[in-house]
Amino acid sequence: MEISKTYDSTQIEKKWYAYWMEHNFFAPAEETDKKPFTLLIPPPNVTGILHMGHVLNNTLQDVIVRYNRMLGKPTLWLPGVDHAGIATQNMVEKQLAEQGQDRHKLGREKLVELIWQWKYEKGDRIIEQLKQLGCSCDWSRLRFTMDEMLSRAVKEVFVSLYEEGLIYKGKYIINWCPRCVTALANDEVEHCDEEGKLWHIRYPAVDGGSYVVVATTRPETMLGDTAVAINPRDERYKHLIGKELHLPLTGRRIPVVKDEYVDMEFGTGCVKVTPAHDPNDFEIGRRHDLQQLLVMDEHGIMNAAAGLEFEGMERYACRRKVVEMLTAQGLLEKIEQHNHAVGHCYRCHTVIEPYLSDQWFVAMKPLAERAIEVVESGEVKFQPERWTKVYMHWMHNIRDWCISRQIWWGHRIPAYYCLACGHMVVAKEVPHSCPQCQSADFRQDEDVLDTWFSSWLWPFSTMGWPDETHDLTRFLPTDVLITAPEIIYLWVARMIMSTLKFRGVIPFHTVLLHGTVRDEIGRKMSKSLGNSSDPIDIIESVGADALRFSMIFSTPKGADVFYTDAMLETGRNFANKIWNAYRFIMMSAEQTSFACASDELALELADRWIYSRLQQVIDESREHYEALRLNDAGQCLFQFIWDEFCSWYIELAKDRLYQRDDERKRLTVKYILLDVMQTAMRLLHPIMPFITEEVWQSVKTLFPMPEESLIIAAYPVADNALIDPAIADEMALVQESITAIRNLRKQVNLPPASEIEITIIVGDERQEQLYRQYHTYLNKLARVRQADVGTALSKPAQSIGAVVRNVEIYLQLSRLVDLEAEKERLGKQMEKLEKELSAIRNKLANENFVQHAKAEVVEKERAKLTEVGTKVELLRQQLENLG
RNA sequence: GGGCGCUUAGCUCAGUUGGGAGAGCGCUUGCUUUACACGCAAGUGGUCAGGGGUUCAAGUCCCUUAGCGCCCA
Repeated sequence: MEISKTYDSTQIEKKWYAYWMEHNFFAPAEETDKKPFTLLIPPPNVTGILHMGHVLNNTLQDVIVRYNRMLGKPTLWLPGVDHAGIATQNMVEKQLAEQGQDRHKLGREKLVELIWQWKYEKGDRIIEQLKQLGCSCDWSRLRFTMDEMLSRAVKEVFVSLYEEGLIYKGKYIINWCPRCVTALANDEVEHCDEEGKLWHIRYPAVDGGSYVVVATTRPETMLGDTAVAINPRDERYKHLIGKELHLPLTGRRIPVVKDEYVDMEFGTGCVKVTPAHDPNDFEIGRRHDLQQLLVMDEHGIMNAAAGLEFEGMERYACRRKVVEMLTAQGLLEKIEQHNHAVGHCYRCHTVIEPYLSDQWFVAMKPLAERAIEVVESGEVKFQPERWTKVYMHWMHNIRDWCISRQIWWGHRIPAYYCLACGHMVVAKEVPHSCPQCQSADFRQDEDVLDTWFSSWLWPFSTMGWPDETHDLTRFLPTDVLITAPEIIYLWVARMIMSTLKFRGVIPFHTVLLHGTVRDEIGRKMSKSLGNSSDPIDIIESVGADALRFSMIFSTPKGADVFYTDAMLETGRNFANKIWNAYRFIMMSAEQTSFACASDELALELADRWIYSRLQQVIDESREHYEALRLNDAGQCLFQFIWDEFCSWYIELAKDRLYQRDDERKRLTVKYILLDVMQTAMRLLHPIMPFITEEVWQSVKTLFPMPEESLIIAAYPVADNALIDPAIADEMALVQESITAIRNLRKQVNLPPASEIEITIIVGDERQEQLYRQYHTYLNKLARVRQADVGTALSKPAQSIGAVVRNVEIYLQLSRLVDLEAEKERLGKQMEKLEKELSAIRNKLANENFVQHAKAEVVEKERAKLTEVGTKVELLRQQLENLG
């Protein structure tokens, strides 16, 4: 068999993905009555292309899914894509603009048609990319939020909440993006601190002479002021109550009102009130029955109400002109530097405008109650736990959700207005006739629903609700949701609310929140910054396995990842290491047919040791996967495969492999190499699915196994009978001895190939026997030609020494020892050990320690005292012998 | 203004009920040893941000100071 010297992922990954698909391994097993394991994908945007955040998110999911599949559970990872209303429409509109078109010329129907066309042609690109990453979703269940199935659920929910009074329509201040020309929910606004100014403006009193000063960060909004408010407890302004002021630049008169809301400390303590352009002012306006004067249109252009001089001006141009005119009139008292948070559209980053308009809302408080309970009771758990607080804080301060969007791509609001009498009907279908005037002519509400209004139904809309489907009863509640903390409010919390409301169950029992992928200097990876590597390029160069392993390996549970291309080397090198271990094993194992049964093996120290370690690693990896500590799982498997299996076991296996005399020994070691390899591939499969399947399938040709494919093979169960502490201890002594001998060789710069003679002075006969029996180990790994072993030997002349536990090891030299160098080396070791020893002595001399500490801890300290004490004593003798 | 989090080796970070300071990368030294130079072997390297407290015992628990980051208003 020809196996290439370096691992080449490209063909192998394509081959096995196709194989898994062909055999339908991603779909949950149907026939069984076992409890299924279900995961819902956080649906990526239909416009999305794979970025590092997706890589992290989906790798974590796939690892969990594959692990659970190997436990034998019917496993469903339900995939899907969301229609991303604003983003998708923006993108298609941009294309239109390039052709000199715009959506208004085109019309609603044509635009929506165009978007669907785009969706079919280019929309599912990210799905293909997820496949390249190795994601084992059940693609036969791929959902889209605009599918008929999901749209039905959206309408059902809307109508039912409306009928219950939990959805209502009204004029309110909402966040408005003048570029997207739509409302945004609070959560869709990103706040960034910006350096702004605070303009102090004089409003003269109508009765002459005096004036008040108001401070504002948005002077252009003064054109829409309909009052000035002061705090009723503010002694400074008591005299103003009930008076009227001239609103500069407008010729209007506005009243002074008192309101508790006003912060006496901020600015001048007088607040201009613009009910149509500020949420707080809106509230003040309602309390005092003030006029709501809209001075801007939906594009952020000043309208007629702003006054002739300003009509048609863009909002910032207007701001400059207002400031200019106020200065000219001597009404601008001062300008202060003022840093404050400014809201931006999360899609296009335009500064949002608080704006009065007709919108639809969901009353959230009634839905929040049970959603709070299930988290309090632990039915739904957040990991890491600290996110529970974030969730609770939002839930306790929940505000109504603005769900209408003034765009065309999305679920159109199922509200119909009678053309004859204006009566509104909310219904799943167009009404036949108006209940008030019997007219049959209706127009549907122009607005569409927030994309999240379909995403929040994801746990059951994807399973066919409102029909009582087989999937719903079988897979809901699902198990784990894996997502980013940024969308706890936008998505996670809302899914909990909707699923409780409409299904009466929780959507999932565990929410794993993972970190953000950042670049080397801590910036979030984003397309606009251009600091994100393209995962597809990475997959094409080092393979999905390497990318997945690197991500998992360097992402502690719930923490941010600082991504650099350099970290890919860990995964790439690991894949190559596995590949070469496999290559070696296959080269030495081929031509062997495995009739050899496990009870016919001639096991020796290294064999028992690697099996003992393997069992422990099985247990550990299980614990880590169960606890969703995937980086620990990766770490523990990496360490076992590389440092123990490759560096020690394979090296120790070579001797028996190459010798010709003992067939049984040779078969034993071949058997174990194959067995440990195939088991290790099972353990690692969830993280590196492709290379493990390739190696496992190949091992299977020599080492029969019942399963058809590794993806559905059983995750190993540890055999505790094989865990042997005595073996581990003996092996550790041998390993420590080999390391010590290698160290001695290094001290005198012996060439690697030169063979040496050593003297080992042991503490007891058991040790003596161990060194004699496994002399080949020392020979193979430290080039020891001959070792004199005994309890009563004396230090050879012309030698340098080392101490391992209570064992002295001397390397004989053919030339004179450099006494000074030797003294320095041993002196350094002594210094370290004596420090350790005195620390132990102090501890044990402390009565409080001996009394209070757990018995086992004290016992451990005592054992350490003996061990370190012996070592110090032996080293001291060695030093004295040097003179 | 309110809340959450971070500060451990040169770099990036682990460290789960308090009891041996760890990994990857880097660095030094030596190696074409018939699986692997995407490698092997031997090493160097830390006042666990500063201060105080609880405890027999603190990187780990509490308080505090400083710096950084995120979320919400």
